[in-house]
Amino acid sequence: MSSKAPKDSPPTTERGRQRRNALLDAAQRLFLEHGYGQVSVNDIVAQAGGSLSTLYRHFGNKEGLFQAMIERRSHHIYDTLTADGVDELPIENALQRLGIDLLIKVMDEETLGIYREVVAESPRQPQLARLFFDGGPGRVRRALADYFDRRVQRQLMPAGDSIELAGIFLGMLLGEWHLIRVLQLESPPSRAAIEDRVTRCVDLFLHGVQGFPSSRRQ
Amino acid sequence: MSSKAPKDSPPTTERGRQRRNALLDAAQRLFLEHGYGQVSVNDIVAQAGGSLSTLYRHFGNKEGLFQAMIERRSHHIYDTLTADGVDELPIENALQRLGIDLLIKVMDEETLGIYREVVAESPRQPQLARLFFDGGPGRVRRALADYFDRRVQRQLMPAGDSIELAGIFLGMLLGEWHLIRVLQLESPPSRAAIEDRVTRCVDLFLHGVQGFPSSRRQ
DNA sequence: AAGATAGTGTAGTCTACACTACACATTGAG
DNA sequence: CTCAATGTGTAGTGTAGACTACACTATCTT
Repeated sequence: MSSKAPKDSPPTTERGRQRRNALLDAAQRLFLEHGYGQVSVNDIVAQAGGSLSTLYRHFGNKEGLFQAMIERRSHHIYDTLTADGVDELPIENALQRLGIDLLIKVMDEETLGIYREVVAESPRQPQLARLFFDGGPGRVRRALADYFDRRVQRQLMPAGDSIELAGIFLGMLLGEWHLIRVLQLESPPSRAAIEDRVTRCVDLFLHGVQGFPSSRRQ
Repeated sequence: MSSKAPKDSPPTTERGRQRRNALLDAAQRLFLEHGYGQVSVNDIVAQAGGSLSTLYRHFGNKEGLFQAMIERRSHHIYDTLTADGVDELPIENALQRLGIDLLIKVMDEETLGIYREVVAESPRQPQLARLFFDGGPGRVRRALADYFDRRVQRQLMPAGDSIELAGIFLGMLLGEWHLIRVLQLESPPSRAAIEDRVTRCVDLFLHGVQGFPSSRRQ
């Protein structure tokens, strides 16, 4: 009958992919800066160039565009964090490296924006939650748990629920900081402050609070 | 001139306080269930009974009502958590008790709803962020840090940045769990699961990962 | 060169909703 | 008893914005 592709259509032509990406780029900029509810589809088209009809052909509706944007970004952001080649390092250094990389990413204004929007919209768009979690935080946790598992197998570490252990370590790293940055209560931490905190967390994770933190050794 | 009380007016009469509370109750139920943007002031008046004019007399506008509601709830929720009388317990038990109380509160659907709404709206309403943080999470962190300080003074614990330490411990407790519940990816944990996790966290916090977790002792 | 596929541009429809206006009722203090 | 404050109810007003319709153009394949 007619040429309808009501859902998310895979772009066939080169020009198609360009338009699609332009729309995603504009959506990303505007949604993350002003929030999903505050941005109209017309705003996005105005920013991206092109036409409203194209937007609807590609994404079906406003939610479809939003989800496509979130999925693209969650993957991209956490792609740099799969952290391989750390098996040769002592665990302190491995955790340190992963921690610093993670905190830098997570404290980044773009990442925070995605987090805010996902939290805000997930009650209405449950697929969004999965998209984000599996593409982002869940993958980091999985990667860290795998690292722990390998160490257990090499008998460098006691066995345990490695996925939970990974979650706890990641929780330590973010702790209060994440909330404070999400709510924009303080300005972003410096690189030095991040390194400092990660050191303290790694030490605490490995030795606990009763064995004096290494930052306190004189 | 006219009888204008454009901002948040202190209720003078008894009847006034009743109406005001009825509005706050309705706002709470609806905002937390459907989200700030999805609920109209007319919905709230319909739920609360009374009249639209009354709402505007009390709160000035929709945002004012929202903020009053959030402030009231943040305080109420975390009021049960100031956790005193723990100084006499061994630290394991003190942390255990506080951890369980906290996790139960934080995993509660109402608390999660407040968190979602604050995160969603704080970019547009920055006062909201402070209101929530200082009335809620910030107070818990402060209380725990004070507890650490007292222990340091009694030489039961090495000195350090107690506020950061408190933040890290709280981060361990919440870890992955909070995000998972915020995004509604899993159903609420049982009381037993909570106790289990808190035990593991306390142990890890005190002894680190290299001393086998207590849950692994046979 | 023809027809399919994708893109453009404009104009319009329909609905939702924050906020206001206004006329009237209730209450309680002095 | 009165007057000032407070609450009620209804009926707007104005605007914003998601989505559609439609007529037309550009590009690509065969």
